[in-house]
Amino acid sequence: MVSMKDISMACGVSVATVSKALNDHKDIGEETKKRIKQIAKEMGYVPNSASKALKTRRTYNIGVLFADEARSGLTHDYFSYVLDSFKRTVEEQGYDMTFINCCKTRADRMSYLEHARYRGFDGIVIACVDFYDPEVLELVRSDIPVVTIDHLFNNRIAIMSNNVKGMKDLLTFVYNKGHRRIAYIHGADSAVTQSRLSSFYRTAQELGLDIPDEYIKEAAYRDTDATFVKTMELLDLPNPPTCILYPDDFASFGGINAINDRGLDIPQDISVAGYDGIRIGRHLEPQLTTLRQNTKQIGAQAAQNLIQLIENPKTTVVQTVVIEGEVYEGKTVGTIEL
Amino acid sequence: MVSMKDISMACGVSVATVSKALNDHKDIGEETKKRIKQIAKEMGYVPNSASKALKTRRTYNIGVLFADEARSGLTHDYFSYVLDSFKRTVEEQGYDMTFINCCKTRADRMSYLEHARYRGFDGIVIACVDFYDPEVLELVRSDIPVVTIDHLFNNRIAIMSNNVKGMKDLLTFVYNKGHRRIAYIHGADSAVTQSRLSSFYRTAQELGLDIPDEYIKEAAYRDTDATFVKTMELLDLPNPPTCILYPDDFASFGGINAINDRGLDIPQDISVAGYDGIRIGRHLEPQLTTLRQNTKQIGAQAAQNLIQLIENPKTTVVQTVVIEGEVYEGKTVGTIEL
DNA sequence: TTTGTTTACTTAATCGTTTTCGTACTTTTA
DNA sequence: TAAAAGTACGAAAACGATTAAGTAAACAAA
Repeated sequence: MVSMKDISMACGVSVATVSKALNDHKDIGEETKKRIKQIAKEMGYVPNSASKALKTRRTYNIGVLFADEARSGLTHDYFSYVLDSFKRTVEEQGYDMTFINCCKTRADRMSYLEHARYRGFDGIVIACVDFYDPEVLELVRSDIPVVTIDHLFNNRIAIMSNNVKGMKDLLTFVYNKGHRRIAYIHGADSAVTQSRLSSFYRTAQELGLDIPDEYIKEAAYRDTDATFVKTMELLDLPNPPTCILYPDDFASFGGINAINDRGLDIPQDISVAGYDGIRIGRHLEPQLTTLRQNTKQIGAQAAQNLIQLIENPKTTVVQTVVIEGEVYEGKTVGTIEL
Repeated sequence: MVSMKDISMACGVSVATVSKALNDHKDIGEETKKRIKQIAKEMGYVPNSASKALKTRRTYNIGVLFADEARSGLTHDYFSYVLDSFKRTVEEQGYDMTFINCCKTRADRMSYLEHARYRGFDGIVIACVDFYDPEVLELVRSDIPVVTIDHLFNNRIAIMSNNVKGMKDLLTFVYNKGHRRIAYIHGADSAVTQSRLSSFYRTAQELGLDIPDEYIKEAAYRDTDATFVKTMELLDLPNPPTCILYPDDFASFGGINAINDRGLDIPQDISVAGYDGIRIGRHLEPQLTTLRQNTKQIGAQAAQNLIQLIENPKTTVVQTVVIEGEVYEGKTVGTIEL
């Protein structure tokens, strides 16, 4: 590999001059700069990030921690969109993205924080993980700039989708379609679930809805088997709901299957709505009614805020950025004449 | 950050001794080693990858080039599974994964190869890209260890799913169900498409099937609108097919919608099959019949072969590894009484 | 006893950059 | 015309590790 030393020899100047010329320092003559850049290009010079990082303590590399309990990681149909958007944004700003090794089986493995220090990440984004993992906590409490997605830590920047407003909008939408007997199969216990569930109850109250306890069920996120079972239970109720809300789009398909198995028609006989707005939902029939998350903005915002924090640690205000989703009307929620 | 120098001072030995002790060289006394490791741990020492890379010319970092024309990148429902499996495997072996910046809009951007040199990747995996991009070619032809997925370059390791056998198995499966009028909407022109298409024709011939030209259509991968239109055309034929094969699972849903819109029932009136075996296909009703790719093995194999090549460049044999998929029977291909 | 062999370290160079400080020369200012 | 300022570059140290070569002490062999 051609290094600055090679260029310096070819140009008959010192290495220091080459470095300064390539970095456009003002104390190098215009002529010299031009010549050095020219020769560097001709020789196919590429800087060495390791060496640069060693001196400057900046890697222009961002660590990504992305691995939920279910180990879905990259295949998660909601978070993969967020990550994709994050990637585009950091790359536009000249940063790279490296995954924090989350393989926990190696004997000589490093903790998340150790790994981050080892690689010298300028900043870290955390999403889709077990936020109660001690290693995650250690990472968040370190002095490395961190942004979390969909989880709020004390005194750290977080990008959150607005689950309160999302659920409110979704429930209100369903209500406005004339539904009054509305069931909600919520996800497993988590901050996200709690936001949505309490928003569900509050909105129901505001709308004057009566939600019997048997209308509220739990099923793990993305678990179609669980939603299938719970949906059956709801359908078996003496006074079944006219609409069922699901933890997420993917899980809703389990419920839809249960409904179809009973010979019921969506949305004629019963309505359903998901949450997230994953791509496939718009390409099936009937199109899934859902609360569509703005994954593009969530990812981009996380990237922007993280880079801001990295580059201006003093002046960046630690805040929670809330991203609004919107109801995607679809065709799975029908109108009920009152 | 605590460095080897700090440890050497705390232990009263030289930096060299610390380095050798931590790396378990044989010329350091057992007692000393133990003491140094102990102190290093107590002081919270973490090695510095940049410095290490500078000396050893090994980064233990693998570059990932992953960005197709459609810019689906991480959200691709087939490749994201492959990538996930790749990630697990390299992480188990102590390697990290960094994306090669594929943002082409920055003025001062590097080419893929320059970026790879800049970061000093030990090896590179390429998938899901435009393989005719000159920058991709430049990268493949460089001296950096490379493994490609689903594309074969001259004298480079490739992991390929067996499209010939896959299509043969799928078509044979459909044939054995009694179908004789089988249409195939294939993907846009690519090596993958050509393998499948020629395998389709050859298998049809072997089975003694007559495939009229109007049964063969083209639609871009993952394009549900295109498959919707092409399916309508097929249904409008005077002698329509009894079964339609699609470019991929995702695209097949466009066709399924067209069929449903015509009031036809799957698989009573007409059968369909996809390709890939994406997760959602197994969670919808009727379950999609498809050729299920072994994404886990493709990713793992790519990782294994790449690491093999990195660590034993001389003795590693350059080969094409072919991974078999299997027919997932599903419920969208019905039986036809002959 | 002398020589040779181990053992257990240390010295010092090096990887490719950046950056502070210095220096020689030129230009401006009083 | 002498001092001050500015310009363009170089020398050298440093970042945090690795490693070849050297050395001193302990031990074994002749």
